[in-house]
Amino acid sequence: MPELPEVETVRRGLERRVLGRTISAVQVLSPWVIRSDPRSFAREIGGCRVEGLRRKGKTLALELESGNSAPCRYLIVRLGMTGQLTLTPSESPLLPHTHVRLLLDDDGEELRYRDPRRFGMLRCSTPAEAEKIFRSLGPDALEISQKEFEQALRGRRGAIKGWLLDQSMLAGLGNIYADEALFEARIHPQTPAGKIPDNARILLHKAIRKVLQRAVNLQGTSFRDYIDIEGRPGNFEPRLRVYGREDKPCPRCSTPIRRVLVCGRSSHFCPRCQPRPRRIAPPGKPRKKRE
DNA sequence: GCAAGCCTGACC
DNA sequence: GGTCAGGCTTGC
Repeated sequence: MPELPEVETVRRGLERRVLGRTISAVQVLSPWVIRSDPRSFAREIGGCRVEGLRRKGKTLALELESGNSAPCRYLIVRLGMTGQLTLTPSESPLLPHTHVRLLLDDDGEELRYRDPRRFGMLRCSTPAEAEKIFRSLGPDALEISQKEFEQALRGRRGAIKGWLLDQSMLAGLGNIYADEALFEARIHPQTPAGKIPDNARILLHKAIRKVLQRAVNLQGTSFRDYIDIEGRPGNFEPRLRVYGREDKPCPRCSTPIRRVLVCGRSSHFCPRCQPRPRRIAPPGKPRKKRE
């Protein structure tokens, strides 16, 4: 499932292979995927050159320049759960669930958007709309500072697992890397986010960076469908320590990994390395001394 | 029937 | 505002 490392891998692939090229023709096979009228979508991005590639969290934006006086546009890409953006020879047969084709230049190659589960989307937006989308996201999980992280967690009463998945708080983590980071930091997924002790919070901030950076270096995880723009799967899956390993031994202590639902999401953790937090008395109410 | 990410809406 | 449940979709 595309989370920050997978989206970053796609971004790098596009930067290497698509930056500077021109979208010469647009074919929308499934109008719902672009959330707008296919004809105006094709008109707006057709003929544009790819001038830049931005990413924040799991959201990708292709910066497009038309070359004439028209204002620049952004093609916003959210891969959702099973979205794939691939660079494909135009004569390759269309795989099922291919929704959009963007021909590049006239050298017989195209970008194809494919998405069996249809949770993803492509959207053409103005720079202002793109800014709004980026602003609605919390800080990127690879860029947030220790201090920002602490401030963002302060006072949050919900479970840390849900907080890590909330893209308006922190952008980039999905279920896989949230579970991996919590394991790395030895924090139980149900721990109230605002009640994580200072030392554990610092560990968690470090764990997020460490897990994501390693996954980026290995081109992400291909748990089910994820592939990069050249169709290659990621290499991080063998490094997963808890995700998808229910009942298998914990890599640290051999206790069987458990899976529970937290905030409606399956959460994998080691009951021994990540003990359930004790109930802590609510702070700020010291018992009055009786005279 | 379940899982995923994300949007919407209900509830306090 | 924060928090959480429900719904979307489809391959396993």
